[in-house]
Amino acid sequence: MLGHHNHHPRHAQPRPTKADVITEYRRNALLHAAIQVFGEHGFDCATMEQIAQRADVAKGTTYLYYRSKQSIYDAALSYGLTELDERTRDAIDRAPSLQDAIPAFVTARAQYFLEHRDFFNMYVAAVARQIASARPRASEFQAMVDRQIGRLEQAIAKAVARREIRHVDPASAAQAIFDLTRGFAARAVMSDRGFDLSREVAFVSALVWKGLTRDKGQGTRQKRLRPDRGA
Amino acid sequence: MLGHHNHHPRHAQPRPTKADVITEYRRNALLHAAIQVFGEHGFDCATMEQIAQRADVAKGTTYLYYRSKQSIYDAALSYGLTELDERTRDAIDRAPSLQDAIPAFVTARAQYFLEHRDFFNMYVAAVARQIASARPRASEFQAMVDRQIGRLEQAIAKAVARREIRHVDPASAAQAIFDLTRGFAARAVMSDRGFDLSREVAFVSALVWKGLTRDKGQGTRQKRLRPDRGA
Amino acid sequence: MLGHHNHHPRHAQPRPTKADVITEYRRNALLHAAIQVFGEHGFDCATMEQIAQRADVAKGTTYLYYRSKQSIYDAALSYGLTELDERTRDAIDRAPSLQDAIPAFVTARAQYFLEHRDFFNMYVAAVARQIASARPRASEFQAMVDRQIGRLEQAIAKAVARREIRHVDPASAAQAIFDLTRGFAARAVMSDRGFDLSREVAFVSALVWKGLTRDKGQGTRQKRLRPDRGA
Amino acid sequence: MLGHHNHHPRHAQPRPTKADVITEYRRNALLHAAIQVFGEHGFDCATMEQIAQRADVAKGTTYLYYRSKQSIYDAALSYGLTELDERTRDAIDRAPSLQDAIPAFVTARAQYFLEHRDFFNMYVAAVARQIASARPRASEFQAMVDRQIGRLEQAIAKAVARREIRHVDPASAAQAIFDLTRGFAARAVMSDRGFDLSREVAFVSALVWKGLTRDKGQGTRQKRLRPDRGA
DNA sequence: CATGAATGAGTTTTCATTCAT
DNA sequence: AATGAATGAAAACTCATTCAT
Repeated sequence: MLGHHNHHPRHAQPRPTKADVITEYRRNALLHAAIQVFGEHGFDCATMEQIAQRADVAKGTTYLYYRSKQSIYDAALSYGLTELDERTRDAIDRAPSLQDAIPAFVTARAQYFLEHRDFFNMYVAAVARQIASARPRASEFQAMVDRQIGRLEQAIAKAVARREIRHVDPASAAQAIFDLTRGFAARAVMSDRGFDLSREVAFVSALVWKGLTRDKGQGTRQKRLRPDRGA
Repeated sequence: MLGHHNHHPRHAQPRPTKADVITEYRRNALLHAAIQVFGEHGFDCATMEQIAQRADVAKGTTYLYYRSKQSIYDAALSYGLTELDERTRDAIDRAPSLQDAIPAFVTARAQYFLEHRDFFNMYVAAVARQIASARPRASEFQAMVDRQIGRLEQAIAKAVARREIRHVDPASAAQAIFDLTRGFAARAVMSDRGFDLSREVAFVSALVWKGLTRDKGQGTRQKRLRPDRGA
Repeated sequence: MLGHHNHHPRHAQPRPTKADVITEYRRNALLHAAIQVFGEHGFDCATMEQIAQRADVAKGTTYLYYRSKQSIYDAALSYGLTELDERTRDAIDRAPSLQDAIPAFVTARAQYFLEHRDFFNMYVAAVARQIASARPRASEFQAMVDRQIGRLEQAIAKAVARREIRHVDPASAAQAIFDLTRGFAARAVMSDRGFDLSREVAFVSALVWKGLTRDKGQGTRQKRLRPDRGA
Repeated sequence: MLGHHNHHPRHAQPRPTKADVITEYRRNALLHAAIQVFGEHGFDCATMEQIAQRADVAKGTTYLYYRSKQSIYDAALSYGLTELDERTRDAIDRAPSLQDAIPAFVTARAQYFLEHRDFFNMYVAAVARQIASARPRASEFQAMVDRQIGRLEQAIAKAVARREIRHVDPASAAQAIFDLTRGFAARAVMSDRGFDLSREVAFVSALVWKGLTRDKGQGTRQKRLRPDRGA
């Protein structure tokens, strides 16, 4: 149910009509209102009335843009996940090495969560739901999450292949970094200001990096050998 | 709001009357029923009717033992947290070193979660709620969680002090291990059978341990020096 | 409330303008769309949206031609009733005798209902409504129905007067034939194909005709022969 | 969905408990409230609130006794149909001959409808629905109706067999009497007092009886005498 | 004239909580 | 103490009608 919000599938619309613009504006306003309300109250406690008010429309209007409460929830979650995925992808793609990719990954995601706290609330609630659903995997949500973990996993697999790090199971390592990032982001979001993001990123990254390096006594030395990495 | 619902103050109760026994039995049955139902459906979707049925009492009876839905939820969560804390404490207390404490901590908690999946569902949902509550810390739930992290933190602080590991912020390190454990447990719970617990424990423990060791080229060597630790 | 929705008073309209033609076209399209939709779903379940779609106009356009849902319903019902009345009148007027008029009446109406099933659905629902309205008579719908029964009633009265049939209350007899026709038509409409219309018309007509003919010596005599029957 | 209202299927309940009595009382009160409200407003316009008020309970209470609006509607319709069927059966069973059965049938049913006008309203609305549903037969409602027509049909078949009446299709004849009865009852119900029931029963019965009697030489012969009528 | 987006009143249904028995 | 019938507040969703474009 996630994704796919083409209310008006137009063949190849050359330029959007004014009506399209308004429609898009409303859909967007409702989407962001939904993220706020679902983020604050959770799926069950959120009401369509609240979402409508936050988007400055009447209750019934909501149903002109989204079929149901579930449908607007799915759209909201999917929207955030997609944005998050883009940041994740960029962070990893731009990093020349895994040693750079790890802090980039952690920072990008934590940053996104900090900028979109309501979405983060939805996100952790969705994770909790997913766990409770008991069905091992299978949801569209899980698929999106897996894709994002997959990006890290590939980076790790490559690093293992080129002997940048020791031989580990890329999936497990990616999961671990993912878990650390989530917990880390949670504290960042909850600490509301008194949180030194870069310091914590450095700690987590160092912890993981040390944990992954090959046992030759060098450890972070590789890093020193490649002083151009940020350029 | 968590815990502490002693209907019958037991300050100096010499021996429990039969009524007390029945009362205790009922409270307990309701508690476990609540854990199941809240774990399966979440707070909002769970109904008092379901809990009552699962505990083999009438709906109204529930209110003789717990003031409200919220109150039985709090009691259920608190109960599980207390049991979990005992296991956590035991695991850490019995470990002679931090290197042993880490896998012990991870294993003990994952084990508990696997044995009490419904509670784990409640737990992750409570974490999500806590994050969404936005109020930085302050709940009884958060206090319980912090206490458990605190046990690990102390162990780490000691290890730092005795130079068993490198100089890290014990709080951050404890949080990291905590986060890894939660994610790890989630996958264990969701994988329903095809999950090699000891293998994953070994991976996570090794990752963290390597990440925490002092930079002398030894790393896991300490481990090799103490081949008797599991005995 | 039925009928008569001339938006454009046509008191002395010399020749219809193009606008008038379009207007008439739209009114007509909406009318027939309404008959379909009301026939399929009933007044309460039919939606203006459905009617508009079936007439290939936008929802709001509907209100340019009919004041309200009730008003388009009234117009639709009235339209069908008027057509039906014309057929009824023709059937009776062309029949040289009552013996011919009865099957002509039955056939004409059943035929119309079979050709306009959606209208028939509206019609029986209107009858049901009329009954439920409890106010004895008085609606425009009832008036139209009465007019059609009246045609038959007059034919019967004449037949009585000219001693074509026995002396019966023309109103009661007309009602009876009317009721038979309705039930008969209902079965025809519901039987969807496997219904031998002429055979059933013959049966009903014969039944009624025999029931109305003057006694040639028997008929109710049987009754007189059995004076104990009520005991 | 019609019928079957055993909320508390007890094995062979020796005597009803007080709770059972109350339950039965409530179910009954709701049932009759439903008949009134559905009869007055029809299924779609009736509200559960109205039914609850008429039964002197709160809205939610209704759902303790009936699962849904549809379910209480079905129960109400079924209840009336069953009572009506009993009367119908008794009327026919007690009549020594078809000549007696016909007025007995007509009277019994009209009588029931007059005593239960709200049910009659539901009944005619259900007939209208059945017609509109288009599916030829198949509902539980239609089955109940068919059963009642069937009683008359059997009586007619027997009368034909014993040559009490002429050779007619019993099904068609039964349908005809049924249709007459319905129309007849409708006028009785609508005429609210100024309706001479026995006079109208006599008329309808005589009409049908004459229509069914065996020819003594004339009857359809008249028809044969005028072979030019269709020209 | 035509449109269709926007509105909000109104309906069914659920369920925590109370209370008479 | 235990029961479960009764309550009524709350929420998702529909749709006739209006009106700005």
